[in-house]
Amino acid sequence: MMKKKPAGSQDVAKLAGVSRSAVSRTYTPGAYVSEETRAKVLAAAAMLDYSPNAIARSLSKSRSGLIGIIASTLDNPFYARLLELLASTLQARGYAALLMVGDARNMDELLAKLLSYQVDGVLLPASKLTSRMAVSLHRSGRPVVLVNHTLDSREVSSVSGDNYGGGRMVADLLWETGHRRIAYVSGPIDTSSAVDRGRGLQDRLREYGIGVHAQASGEDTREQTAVVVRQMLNMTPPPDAIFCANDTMAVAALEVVTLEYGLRVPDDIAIVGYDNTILSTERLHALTSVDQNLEQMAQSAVDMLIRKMASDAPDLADLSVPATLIRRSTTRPRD
Amino acid sequence: MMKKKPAGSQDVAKLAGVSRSAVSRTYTPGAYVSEETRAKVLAAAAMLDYSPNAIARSLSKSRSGLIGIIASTLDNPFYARLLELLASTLQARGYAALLMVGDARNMDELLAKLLSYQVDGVLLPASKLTSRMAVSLHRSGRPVVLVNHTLDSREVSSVSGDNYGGGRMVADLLWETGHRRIAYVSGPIDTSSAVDRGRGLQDRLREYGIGVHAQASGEDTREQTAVVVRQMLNMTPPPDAIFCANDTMAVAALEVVTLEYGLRVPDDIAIVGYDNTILSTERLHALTSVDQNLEQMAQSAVDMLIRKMASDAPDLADLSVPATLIRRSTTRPRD
DNA sequence: TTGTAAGCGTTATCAA
DNA sequence: TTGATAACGCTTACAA
Repeated sequence: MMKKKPAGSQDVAKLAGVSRSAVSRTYTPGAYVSEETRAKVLAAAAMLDYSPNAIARSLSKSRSGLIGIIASTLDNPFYARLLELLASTLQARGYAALLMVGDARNMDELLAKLLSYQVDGVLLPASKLTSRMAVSLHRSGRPVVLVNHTLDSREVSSVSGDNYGGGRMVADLLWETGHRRIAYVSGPIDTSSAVDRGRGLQDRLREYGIGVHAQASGEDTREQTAVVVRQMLNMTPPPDAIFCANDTMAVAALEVVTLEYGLRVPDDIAIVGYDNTILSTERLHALTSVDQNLEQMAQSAVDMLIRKMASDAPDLADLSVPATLIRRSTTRPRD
Repeated sequence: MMKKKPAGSQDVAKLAGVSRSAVSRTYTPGAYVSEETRAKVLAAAAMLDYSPNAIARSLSKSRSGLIGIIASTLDNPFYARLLELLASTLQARGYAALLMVGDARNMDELLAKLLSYQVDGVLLPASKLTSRMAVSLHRSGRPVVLVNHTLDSREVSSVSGDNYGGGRMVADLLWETGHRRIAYVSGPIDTSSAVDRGRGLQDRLREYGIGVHAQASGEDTREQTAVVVRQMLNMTPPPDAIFCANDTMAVAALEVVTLEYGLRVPDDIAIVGYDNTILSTERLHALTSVDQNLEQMAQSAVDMLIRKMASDAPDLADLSVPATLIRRSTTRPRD
């Protein structure tokens, strides 16, 4: 309704009978202002409904307080929750999140847009194809942290779950509950997380003296996963356990195994997912899964980014957050 | 690595041998620049890796190109997808999304932060407790559009699914497939969407000559839903169909009905959800649900907001997007 | 079509 | 502790 242009520090200064600098100082955490003038300023500000203009402040301080986040699909509940946690952690630290969602096609465009808003740093919780971008960002000197994703080149810092360790835990569980023909469905082969989980599984199984019974990759859609799982089940002998690199695929596998092949889970075959999302916690699925400790992952990522922004010493690091195996009904009990 | 301070329009102007205004104009869509100078500017810009500073531009034009979005929990896949679509639609229209996630507690704080960044408008896809905020925003003259949510007071514009119509469609389906004891589990009672769906159901059933067999509300958590559903199943007679106001609750209901009570779905009892999320499309659930046409909802919301920002005539409107019933295995076939 | 100069709302520097 | 003044990087009358 009342479309009056909002008051500026000038107006507040006038009303309070002080200078603009005084106003600015009252809103700057550790600045020299007498209690007296501060009070006057605050009173005047309240009267005029004044609040500092963050855009102008950004321009002046050449720090925007904005952190760019480029997310890809939020269809996977894991990424949705990750985004939520990243954003709220940023807020808690006094930053705001500039969100862009994108597929591989428009990445450059999105990135340019982010940079034009002078983001102080960038968080990349994307699953794939952010590599090129991450590198160019990092080279431009802008602080970047990859989340749930690492670069082979180790050129950019990252925070991920302990995917390798997670893979090993799954191997342990399946071995100990009597499985010997263990298959791995990995989703896109070009994501570091899927690769690491597979390596963990394989290495640990090898220590037990067996290999991975079968391995397949592809898109992590339900359809594609179904195709791959069918192929596995048609092998002779078929696997007696399938480890999927995320819950979405695990549910798809569960569907094929039970609905199409009439197998009993976990008696005939065990299914293990990853991420411990709402998909696995549902009682109808009761999917054994690996929890990535998302809260910690998000916090570490944000804190790492903030540290990077503070110091101009760009020390690289790949932080790994411990994972936890959550046993449910799609695997046999341990004893 | 190379941490040189980025070039400004000044630098480009100098290199190109023109004035800063010329540079500015080359980057302003409909401005008077000769092809000749434009070319010179572009060349110089490329050389210096220049791109306009959106923060400075915002300050100068007093339009930031930023749209605030306050989302609550993204645990519900519906809201995650909605956020994704809102953000990408905004991008497509040349805007960027400033995201804040929040619970009811810190709303005022979040809002203040958003406003301090001079957002041109605000999108509120939150499920609850945004009413107060929406009103105060709207009164401050800032364009606001509620998404998937309406205000009783009709003081603020909104875009929602046709919840009333969706409720009626469910009533039709259940009636036609022989159900006569139809219960409604609504989730939080204070959300307009849940209320409207319930009204639709009730009104249509009344036209058929029956009432709603039972009705319950509460938090839309899995646990709370289970409690409510158990109470309903213990009634005499129990309902022969349960309509839940979203898929999350419907899955919880399905769990109780099948796992705890051993009922067959849909023979003994039918279950209907809402939102047609990944939860309902899973083949193990195959949940009958109502699709809200999210793409259209997001687009309409963004377009409505943009229209509001353009004209200063703040005409109120509550837009409703048609819903589609998706029949799956938790309801009986229609013939 | 181009350049000059005055903002946009802050913060930072420097005297007082 | 305070106030004047110059940035910050861009847009936009206005004049040329």
